[in-house]
Amino acid sequence: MEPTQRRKELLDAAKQVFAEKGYHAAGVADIVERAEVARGTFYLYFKSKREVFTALLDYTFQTLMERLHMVSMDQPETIIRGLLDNMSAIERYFEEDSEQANIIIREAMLLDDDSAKRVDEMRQAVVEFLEQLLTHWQKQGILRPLDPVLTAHAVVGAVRGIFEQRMIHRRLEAGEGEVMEHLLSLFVFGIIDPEHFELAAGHMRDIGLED
Amino acid sequence: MEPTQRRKELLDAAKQVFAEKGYHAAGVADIVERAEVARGTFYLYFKSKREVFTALLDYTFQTLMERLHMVSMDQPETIIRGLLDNMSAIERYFEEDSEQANIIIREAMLLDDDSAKRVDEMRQAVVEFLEQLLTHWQKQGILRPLDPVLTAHAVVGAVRGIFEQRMIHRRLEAGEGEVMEHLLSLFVFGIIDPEHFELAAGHMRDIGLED
DNA sequence: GGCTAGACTGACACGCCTGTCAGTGAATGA
DNA sequence: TCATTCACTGACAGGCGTGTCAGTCTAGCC
Repeated sequence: MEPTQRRKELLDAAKQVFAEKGYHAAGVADIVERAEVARGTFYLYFKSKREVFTALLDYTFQTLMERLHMVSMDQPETIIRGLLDNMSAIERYFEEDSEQANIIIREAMLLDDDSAKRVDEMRQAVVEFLEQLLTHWQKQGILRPLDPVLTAHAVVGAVRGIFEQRMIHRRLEAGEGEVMEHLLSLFVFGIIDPEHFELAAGHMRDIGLED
Repeated sequence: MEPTQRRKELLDAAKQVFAEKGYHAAGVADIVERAEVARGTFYLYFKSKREVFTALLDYTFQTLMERLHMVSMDQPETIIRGLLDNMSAIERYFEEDSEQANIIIREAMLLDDDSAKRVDEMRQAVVEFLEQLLTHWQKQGILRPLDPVLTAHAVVGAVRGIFEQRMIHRRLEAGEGEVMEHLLSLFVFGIIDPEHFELAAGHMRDIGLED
């Protein structure tokens, strides 16, 4: 078989095995068994089990980034549209790849400092983008007073949490896109009915919060 | 040395070692070295490396639960106070224990189905409590129309994300309690200044969201 | 002083898993 | 038909970490 194809087969096999058993429980034996090649063949294409995992992580991030498109910050209407599009793109990506990509990212966070750092960089990139967006809106005076960094982290945490529930536990299985739209309006408008803002604000003041 | 004390010492050593190196990289050799006992002593107190980890997970959850107190749902004023108190309690717990408890929970999520299930149960308990709270408020008509389950997951995800950033990356180091208060008002009121609600709602409508 | 119980020790056996390498087989070309 | 190349094979060595167990040490009691 031609090398490129074999390498791809090994990567595919490794992705499935890592997703099923986790990095540590998975052995090269499992990967070659799934790919239906001999042990030695694996080492023709990858230096080590660790290397095939790194290659997988690279590939996951690369594919994920390709799905995202930049959002222009100039017109508010297009920003919201753009955010939703991106969230849906991520959602579709994870959906297609079953929970595999998700599990590989989770494994990477604990594997070693190097992998953890790469996952964190990815998260940071998203956080920083949101942060810029919030700061931009803040300058235009359309936001309540809030800390852009903290808020950005909160949004990313919420989105990630919901992805995890959907991918791993098969919970929150609402219709396509619906979940992300709901989440977006949750952050934009909060949970309180505007009619009762004064009441809620009163309760908050009672316990020493000015909002 | 008396057995109870020795067991505690081994647990302490194990917690530190697991937190530093992760479950897989840590060996019984590391634990006994830190506890300054011989290899055999470890096996007098624990059947296996796995067992000491489980004991640690038990202990972490137990201590965490002890810190939480039930929040009465009857008076809105006390609910918000109660939520904040609980968030601060969790925060203080993680702060005291450095990032150790956090890392042990993260490891457990990937170790095997059993441990993962226990971590998930813990999370679910919190989600369900929030869900009840939101449903309760919804019946009183003080909430915008929203899905209590999804919202509960979003809140838990955001809180967890922010804890992670603080514990592991030492980011978001605001003053004691401030962070959680900020987060609470983020969910309660959203990010938009009420004056601009109509404008934002218009943008949302433009892309097909009724809110 | 002799004896016992119980905590503790650490060398060692065992299994598992990784990475290697000498060798096979099948194309391709001379 | 022979030679060469190249993907592939799988038995094997070496390492590493776990769990064991025969033996040591010490405190306390008769």
